[in-house]
Amino acid sequence: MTEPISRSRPPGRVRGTRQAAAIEDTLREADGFRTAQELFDELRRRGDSVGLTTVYRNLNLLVEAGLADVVHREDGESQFRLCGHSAAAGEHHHHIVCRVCGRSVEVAGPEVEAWADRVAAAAGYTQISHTVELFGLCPDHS
Amino acid sequence: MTEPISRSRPPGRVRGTRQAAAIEDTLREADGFRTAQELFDELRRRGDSVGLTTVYRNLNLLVEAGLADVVHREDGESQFRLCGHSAAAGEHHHHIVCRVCGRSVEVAGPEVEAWADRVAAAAGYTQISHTVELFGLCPDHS
DNA sequence: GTAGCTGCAAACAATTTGCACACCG
DNA sequence: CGGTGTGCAAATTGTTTGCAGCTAC
Repeated sequence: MTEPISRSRPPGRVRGTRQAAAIEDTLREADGFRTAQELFDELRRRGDSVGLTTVYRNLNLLVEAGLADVVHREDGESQFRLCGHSAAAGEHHHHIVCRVCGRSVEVAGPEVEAWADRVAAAAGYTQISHTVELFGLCPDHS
Repeated sequence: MTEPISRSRPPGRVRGTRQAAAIEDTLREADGFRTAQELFDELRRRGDSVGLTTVYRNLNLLVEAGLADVVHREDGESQFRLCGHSAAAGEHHHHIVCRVCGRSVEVAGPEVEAWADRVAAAAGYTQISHTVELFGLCPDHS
């Protein structure tokens, strides 16, 4: 499982199509969270036109494979970003996402995890999952 | 075009219509988070039939008035609950929501707020808002 | 050659809005 | 009465699915 996402694809899983590569590349270069629509537009602008359906499908594949993260904006729209930059893929972490440009920083919050477990236990709840998302303005947009 | 907020409405009681009262009552008796659809169904079951549109409109009014809380489920659907039971209305707090029955506990998390501010500041982000939602199984459904 | 992608259009689900009518105050 | 809330249907929006054709392997 220790495989960089650079170019190598697990040979049995995803097929190396032009579209999948374009989506992954664009998402990587974006270096921030993007919605499917935004990605679709950026791809078209780049000349690597890809169907919106394909964008959604590949994004979901990336998420399932643990290669991308999703955060749900306050308006409910989903934003995607390749993960594993600073944290090990699969590791639990959260994000601070810029409301303007989508640029984000991965943050690990052991205290938050501990807090979540503690209050949940105190309330008698089990099998806790939690959603922690921070939105703000990055240094360039403050 | 849309200015729903700034309306000279007495903030403690919305207009006394049968529907608004039914919605508020049902939501209160539910004692947990409910989606608009669920509320709509429960109202119909109760015999206090109310249009789905009206359910949505009143829920949004309650939220704007600070009388109700919303949490967004992982699948994106919105769930509503009257707040102010154990915490002062308007006070910042979070919820542990039962994935099965919607029953929830309000929790204040000063540590989380502090953590959020700290990591945000460390990353150079400003005007931080955060979403913290805990989902689990309540004692009755563990 | 063939299973797996792609992509368009149509389906979908949650939520909002237009507009005529009902009803509170 | 007069304006506001209601409710049905239709419009919106984000996302998924059906299905024919293309493509990588």
